[in-house]
Amino acid sequence: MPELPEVETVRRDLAAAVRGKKIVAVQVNRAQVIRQPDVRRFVKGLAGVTITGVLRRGKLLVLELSNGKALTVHLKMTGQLVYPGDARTSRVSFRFSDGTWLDFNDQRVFGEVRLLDDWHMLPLVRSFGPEPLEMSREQFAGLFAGRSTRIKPLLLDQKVIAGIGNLYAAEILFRCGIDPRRWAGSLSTAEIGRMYTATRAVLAAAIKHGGSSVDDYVRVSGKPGAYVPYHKVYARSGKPCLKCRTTIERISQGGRGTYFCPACQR
DNA sequence: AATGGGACCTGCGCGC
DNA sequence: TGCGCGCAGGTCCCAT
Repeated sequence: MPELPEVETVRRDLAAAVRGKKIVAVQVNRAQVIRQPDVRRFVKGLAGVTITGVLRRGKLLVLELSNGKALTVHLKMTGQLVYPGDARTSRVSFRFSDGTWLDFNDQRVFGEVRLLDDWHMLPLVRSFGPEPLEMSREQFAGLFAGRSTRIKPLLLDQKVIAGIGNLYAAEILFRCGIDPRRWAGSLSTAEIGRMYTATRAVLAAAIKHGGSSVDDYVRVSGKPGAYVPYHKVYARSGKPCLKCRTTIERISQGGRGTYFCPACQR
């Protein structure tokens, strides 16, 4: 499932693959992923524009265009951007002036693609909290002070901090030894400091390895990311903790699975 | 303010 | 073999 490290990997891959290319046609195989009322306007609006840059905000990809607009892509659960593609099994494909295709694939059709005049005005973007990798320790600590909710669901809340999903929330809390059931407001300054360090370390390491290929995530080349072997707790319930051999547990928080080591995480 | 549920989707693994 | 079921989860939306 694409979270910050996966989306950042795709951003970098995409910048290298398609920046400077001119879109000459769009093939819409499943109109549902175009999250705006007029699909024809989406298609016409992209003809003849060049991709000038690729940005990421939270889990959202932003392709900057030569006409000042932006093509935004949210991969949600099963979205992929693949280049070069073939437009055969994609949901939407973009054809460039050199004849190549960029495919947006999405098995579960949760993904969202938009053509926007100003991507900053997208409600999702307006609601985002700060970027975890562009934040001071003090700013990070301020996110949790006085919050009467458990720490793991809070890390997942994009309004609080943008980009962390279920997998990395689990890995971050294992790394800093904090129980996911802890009340956010009960964390000491030292614990928040450890969580800050762990957040940056886990996300940076995952980016370095091209993300985690669980479910459908692949890089733009179609190759998997290489971070799964580094997972310590995610999807490891019933298996021994890699640090202390205690059995990893799975509980449900906010309707989502939480994996943790009951001995290492306090 | 916080929480819980359903909706959106579809493939997979499970029990029978 | 085949069926129904629960599960996976990012985000939105509604109810409490």
